[in-house]
Amino acid sequence: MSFSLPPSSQKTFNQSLREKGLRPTKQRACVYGVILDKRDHPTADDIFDRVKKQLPGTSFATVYNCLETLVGCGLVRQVHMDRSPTRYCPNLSPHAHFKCKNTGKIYDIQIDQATLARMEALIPTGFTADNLDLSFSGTGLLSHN
Amino acid sequence: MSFSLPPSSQKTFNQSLREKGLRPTKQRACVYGVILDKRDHPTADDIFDRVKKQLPGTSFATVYNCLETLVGCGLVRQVHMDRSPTRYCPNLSPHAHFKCKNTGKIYDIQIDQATLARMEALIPTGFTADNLDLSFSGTGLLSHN
DNA sequence: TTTCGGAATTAGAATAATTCCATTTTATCT
DNA sequence: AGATAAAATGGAATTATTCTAATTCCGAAA
Repeated sequence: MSFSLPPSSQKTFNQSLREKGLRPTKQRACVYGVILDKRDHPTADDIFDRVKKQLPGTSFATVYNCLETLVGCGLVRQVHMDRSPTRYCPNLSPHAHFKCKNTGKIYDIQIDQATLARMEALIPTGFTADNLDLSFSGTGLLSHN
Repeated sequence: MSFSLPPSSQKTFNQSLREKGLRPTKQRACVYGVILDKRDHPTADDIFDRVKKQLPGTSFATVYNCLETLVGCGLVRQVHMDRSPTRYCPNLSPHAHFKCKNTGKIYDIQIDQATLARMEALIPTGFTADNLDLSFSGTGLLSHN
């Protein structure tokens, strides 16, 4: 196998999977690796292309399986912008997404604790949210394109 | 034609379309009508079913065309929850959506001005957002199901 | 009115992302 | 090593949505 995860990620990766009784396979590591490597919110398609370079013979179904697994473990988050293909990002601090209509690029926007708290406070009593998604669409500066 | 829009909506409807140089056709009125009538965030499929009752012979393509037109006029908003079919709601005040994982039901949650302002303030300078989407998923109270 | 031209509608085919399925491969546990 | 369960594979199936080409409708000009 011609790829490897950085040691620190390797550890989180192994742990998160093992906690759920799942196996840290090379395909899963590779999929996780390419998502960590280039944080450009790739689609399943993009990920498939990148994975194939390191692990030729990997099937599309496997990429989808791995992504589902990684999402289930909380290692990776799905990003949904309107109806366009699902994108993936390594799960960091709470952040929103901004999609530039001109370039299609997606930017991460950090959410500060106070704003996050206010948003969560919108949820009526009796409802329990285990997920929050905030996204913007519009145009970035030319310099950002 | 066996349907009609309430007079006040009729007016907004005609105006919004005319402003964009579009025609207030009976199919468009009907699609808008069913969305106004039952504010349960219907899918294109649901809307198609309801429209057919009033205007049999309406095609699926027309429903999609009308929806696109209505969205373009700002009369109706699309709601995207993960990858499930697009849902539609008549465009009111700024609000978030909460999707109950058990029932699949979608609830509107009002967003107060202060929180809205904070969210908008997250957008970095140089970026212009013309759209904001906030959505939660989780579980509602049993009494809400 | 009648006619003309663009807009809207229609039915069905096409597309594209994702999921499913049956089979094979792989890893783990005795 | 052999048994057993999990994961990966390739291809078919599904599904929401978009496209296309043909027809119909409507409103303005003659």
